Amino acid sequence: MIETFTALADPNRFRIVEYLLGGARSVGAIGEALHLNQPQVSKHLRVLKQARLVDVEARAQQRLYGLRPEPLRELNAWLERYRDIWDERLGQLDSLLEELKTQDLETAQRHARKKKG
Amino acid sequence: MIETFTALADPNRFRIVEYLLGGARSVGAIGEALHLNQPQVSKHLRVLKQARLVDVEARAQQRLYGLRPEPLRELNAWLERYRDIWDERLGQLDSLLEELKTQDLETAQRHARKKKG
DNA sequence: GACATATATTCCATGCGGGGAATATGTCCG
DNA sequence: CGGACATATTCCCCGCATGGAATATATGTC
Repeated sequence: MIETFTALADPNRFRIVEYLLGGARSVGAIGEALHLNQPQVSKHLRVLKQARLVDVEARAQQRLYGLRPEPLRELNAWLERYRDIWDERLGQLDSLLEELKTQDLETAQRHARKKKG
Repeated sequence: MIETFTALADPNRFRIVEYLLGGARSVGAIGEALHLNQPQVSKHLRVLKQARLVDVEARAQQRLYGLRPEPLRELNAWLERYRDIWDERLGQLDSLLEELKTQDLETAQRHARKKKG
């Protein structure tokens, strides 16, 4: 989790991740799109790779870097533990009814359980 | 977003945030619980406050620091844009078929609805 | 095998962030 | 008002991460 936050805390790495949201790209393409020198791109990608945020696929002499799901899933799971704090719908009967109306059973049940516990 | 990641990237600040999940606490309580010197606690709290992750409430001569929802909401919103990447349920026909095989109808139906939306 | 292209690594310099110690500010109580 | 308690700030030091420049490695082409 710390490693994920550290990797995303650098502005240029954050930009790279955002850029890769459009799909896997080569090192050169990243550097050109974000106006970064090639060595820095490689170095940032190494950090992102160690944080498992990206993986590489060799395509001839170039390497395609693409986003990986695991750290994002972990981030989501971590955030979930703070849902009581950030979810504005908490304690709102409206939302519970809305969830039931829209047949979002899993969320509704989870919230219902929380209200009980 | 960058400021949020930066604030959470430091191990001790991360520990403070985790600790505050149990409710608002005084500076002294935080330092005692996490074995941190008082000045460092204050300094970390300042960073967290600038990142809007905490706020202060004066209680006599002590200050109670508690978590704030905004940055967590923003984090959730940011993560949402990456859902295609991290949500394991997306595009997995296998799991849908598996759910049907094991007669987990409710889950299967919920997933089927999500794939539609 | 020589060469071009694409990427990775190293070396170096610099700046910023975090910890420790001391001190300042602020608040309550007698 | 003086003293105790709680917190904030400052100063100093140091390590580490980042960027730039140069160089190394790898792969494809002729």
